[in-house]
Parts: sequence; structure tokens; C-alpha cells
Amino acid sequence: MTSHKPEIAASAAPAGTDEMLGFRPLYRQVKGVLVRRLVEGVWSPGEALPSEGQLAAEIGVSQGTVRKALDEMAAEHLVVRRQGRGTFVAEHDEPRILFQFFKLVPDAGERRFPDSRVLDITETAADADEQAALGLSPGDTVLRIRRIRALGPAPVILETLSVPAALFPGLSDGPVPNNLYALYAGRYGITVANARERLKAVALAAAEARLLGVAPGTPALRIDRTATSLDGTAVERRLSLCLTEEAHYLSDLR
Amino acid sequence: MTSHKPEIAASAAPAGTDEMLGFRPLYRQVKGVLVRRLVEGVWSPGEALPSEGQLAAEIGVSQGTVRKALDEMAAEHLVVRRQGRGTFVAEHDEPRILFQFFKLVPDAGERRFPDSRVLDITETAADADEQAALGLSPGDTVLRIRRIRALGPAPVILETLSVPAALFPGLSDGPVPNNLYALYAGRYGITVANARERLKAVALAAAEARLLGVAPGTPALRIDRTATSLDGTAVERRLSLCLTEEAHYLSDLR
DNA sequence: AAGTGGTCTAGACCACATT
DNA sequence: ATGTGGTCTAGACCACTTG
Repeated sequence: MTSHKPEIAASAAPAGTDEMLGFRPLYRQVKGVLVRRLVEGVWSPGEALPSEGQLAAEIGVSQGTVRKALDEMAAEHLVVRRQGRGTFVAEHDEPRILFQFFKLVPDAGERRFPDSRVLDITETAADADEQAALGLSPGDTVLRIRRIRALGPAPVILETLSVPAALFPGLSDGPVPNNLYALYAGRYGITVANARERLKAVALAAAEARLLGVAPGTPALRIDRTATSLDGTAVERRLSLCLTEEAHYLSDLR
Repeated sequence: MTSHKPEIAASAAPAGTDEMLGFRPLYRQVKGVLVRRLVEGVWSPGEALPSEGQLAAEIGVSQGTVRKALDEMAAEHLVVRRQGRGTFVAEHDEPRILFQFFKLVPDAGERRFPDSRVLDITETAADADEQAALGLSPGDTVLRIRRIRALGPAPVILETLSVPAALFPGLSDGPVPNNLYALYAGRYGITVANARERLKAVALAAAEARLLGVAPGTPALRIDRTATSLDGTAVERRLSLCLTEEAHYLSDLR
């Protein structure tokens, strides 16, 4: 009863493969199972997962092992745990996205979600940068959305957003919501799990400056973000030019 | 044997205070004890802590509880755990600082630690910004160090660093090492635990541009960092002006 | 009162590093 | 062979939320 090879009963991996290639703890296998179910959309965002005990019984491991798997998933914001209530699939609602993915905050005053105004939407062949960021081949098409975003009355961000057209069919048909990550999740079942941003300081070109209502050559923070989904695929590239007169990019180093 | 009030035997907190004010799990109390010992320098950086079993026996809790406390401390980079070897007090060696605190990386090529050349060191009254960042009163003095830093042959960063003079007596006597956080820890027993950076894009003034060997008005990334020690005190303010022609600031959002 | 996650314990065994 | 951290289990009890 107490001796277990760390291998889930229904596991598909042949025993020989992981003998030489390191050790895969049981709770990570359980985590793999649960993440796979999230990817498949077995539970919707906001919905409660089965209780720890139910999952443990179903998968055939102890509750503590399920617990450790869920704890890791909670640390990665895939799931939210609430004592006394249950474990829920994480949502891309504004409060969450505001703190996890939107790092530009006003120098004074409350942190807030920016308004957006779409400039144009185009569908074209991916350029070299987009191919590299999104892992596309020459000839693949992207949907490109340009927006102006504001934290107060004046525009602060000029954002150019590129997604593989193949991943988001019909995205440009309806109106583009302010919070795109909620749309990706709700309509396409694609959950943005993390992102990597590369920041530079640049001088604005004439066209960019005009759209933001400032003089050409004004310094701006250029943020090049690549967003990755649950299964590790790059799903969005976002190039932002930010005015930082009255706002700053906040980075916590821990 | 199995019933325990979650209160360490030698705890100084009266029982009445935490009855109404929430619940403090045992492992957090243990963590508090261990962090306090780190602050007091009971173990030096790089040194091994007693084993989980020893700590558990000494403190009077189970090994699992000590384990959970140490796990949290490892997540906060206060200690490093190495399977089969032990648990060690975290060091501020270059590899660690490079990944945890230094986010400016070359666009191409390896991530590396910057060289430094000190321009000048002054001891003066803290200005308004420094007072705010470091929690000082008018009249308190700071040590101010200016350095030029480079990732390759050309200078890339102009850094102005301020620390409360009271915290670091004699800091300006000897040479200033490249890796200051190791000095803070080794010579003054002050461990930098985390930092908060605020980024803006600015145009370089004439004096700054000259020091960096570029034209006045060149856009630069301005990083305003406040570093905090183990016990939550602000111990350093660092203002960096970075050229981002061939490097970028890397921020991982998870 | 019932159900959920959160804590704590005790003990067995595994993986890893050193002697 | 020994000692360390890492995993897994089983069971008890606590804190929180909801009916």
C-alpha cells in the first residue's frame, strides 16, 4: 500500500524513457494532467474545479499530491484558490490583467486600466520581426491592430498588436474589446499564461508623435511584448510606444 | 500529542492578541524565527543552516513545518536549497545578482555583468528625492556614488547611487567594488532582499550625454531603483541612465 | 451542519551528494 | 554507508464559506 513507483496508472509514457532521463515526481504528472484539462477547456474560466479529495480519488493519488500540484498552478496564476469555497480556473478579468500584465502606472494617483481607441486593423503577411516573435513561416499571415490608449484625458500609448491570423479566425469581424486577453480565452479558448517584455528608450518618429499629440523626437518607452499561452505557444506580439511624462513602468525585483 | 495550538512554546506574543486579529500559522512563526536569525547574522552567507530535522527538534515542531518555512524562504531567495547537501544562506555573488537584480541585457550575445568606473563619491545632505526614497529626515546625510558602467567596450550606464551615510560608515574609505550588494552583506551585514524599479524614457542632458559619449538629447532609459533589506528598510537608491541602442531591459511577466 | 481549502503531524521511502 | 533535501501517504484538526 505504501510503496509506489511515481507513475500514474493511466500514464502513457513507457517506463523505459524516464529511467535515464531524470525523475518526474508524481505531483508534476498530476499537474500535467490538470493543465492539459485546462487547455482542453474541460472547465471554463471562473468555474470551480472538483475538490482536492475528488480529484485525488479519481486520479488515484493522495490528496496531498493533488494539493501540491494545485499549489504550483496557483503560483502560476492558472488557478485561484479560495479557502472554504474551492479552486477556480483563473479569469482574465481587469483587476488580474491590470496587476499581472499591465505595468505602466501613473506617477500619482490610482493604478487603472487604460481606455483604447482602435486606429486600424489589417491582415497581411508577417514581417521578419513578427515571424521571429510568433514562430511563423514566411507567407503566414497576421492580424495587425493599432490602438491609442490613455490613462487619463491625454493619449499615452501607441500600440501595435500582431496575432497569427490562423489562431484567431474572425477576430476582426466584431468590435475589438478593450481587454483582449479575456476575448482570447472566452472565444478561442486560448489562455495567455505569461509574457516577456523587452524595453528600450527611443525617439518618436513624426507619424508616431502626431498620433500621440507630441513633438517628433520626444523620448518614449518602447515595449516589445511576446505573450505565451498555457502550452507554451507564442500567441501575440505587442509593440507599445509609451509616453512617460506622467507615468512609469513598474518592475518589482524579488 | 496531536492537538496543538499554533503557537511556538517560547513565543512572546500574548494569546489574547491574535484571537481577534486573524490567524498566524505555525510555519510562518517558524519562518519569522529563522528570518530573524538571518538578520542577526547567526549564519553567514554561503554557510549551511542546520538540517530540517535538527531545526524541527530544536524549535519543537515537526519537520514538515520547518520544511514549509524554508520553502517560502527559498522562494524569496533568502536561502538556497540543494538536494543531498543542505540549506544555505543565499549569497550575493555575481550570477545571482546578474539574474535577480540586473535586468539590462545585450540585444545579441550573452548576458553579462557590467564593468564599473567610479566618477566621484560625495557625502552631502539628502535631497528631497533621496529623503522620500530612503525614508530619511531633512538634514540626514547620504553617500552618493557616481559610476559609468559598460557591457562591452562602450559605456552604457550612468549610475548615481545613494545610501544613508549612517548605515554604511567608512564605505567611501576603501575602493568601491563592482558588486556592491556583496559588500553590504559581507561588511555591514545588510542583505538586499528585493528592489522596486520605476522606468521612464528621457532625453539626456548635455552633461550626462558627454559622460556617456553620445549627443545631447539622445533617448535613454531612466531606472529609479529603491532596494530594500531583509527587515524591510530602504537601504539604497540607484538612479541609472541607460543607453538602449544595443541592449534592452528584460521583464518577465508570470 | 456540511463542504472546502489550509495546517500539522508522523512515518516511509526516494534521489542526490559526500565520505 | 551516511546524511541531506524531496516526495508521498494517511489521518487529524483548523479556518472559512455557504446553506
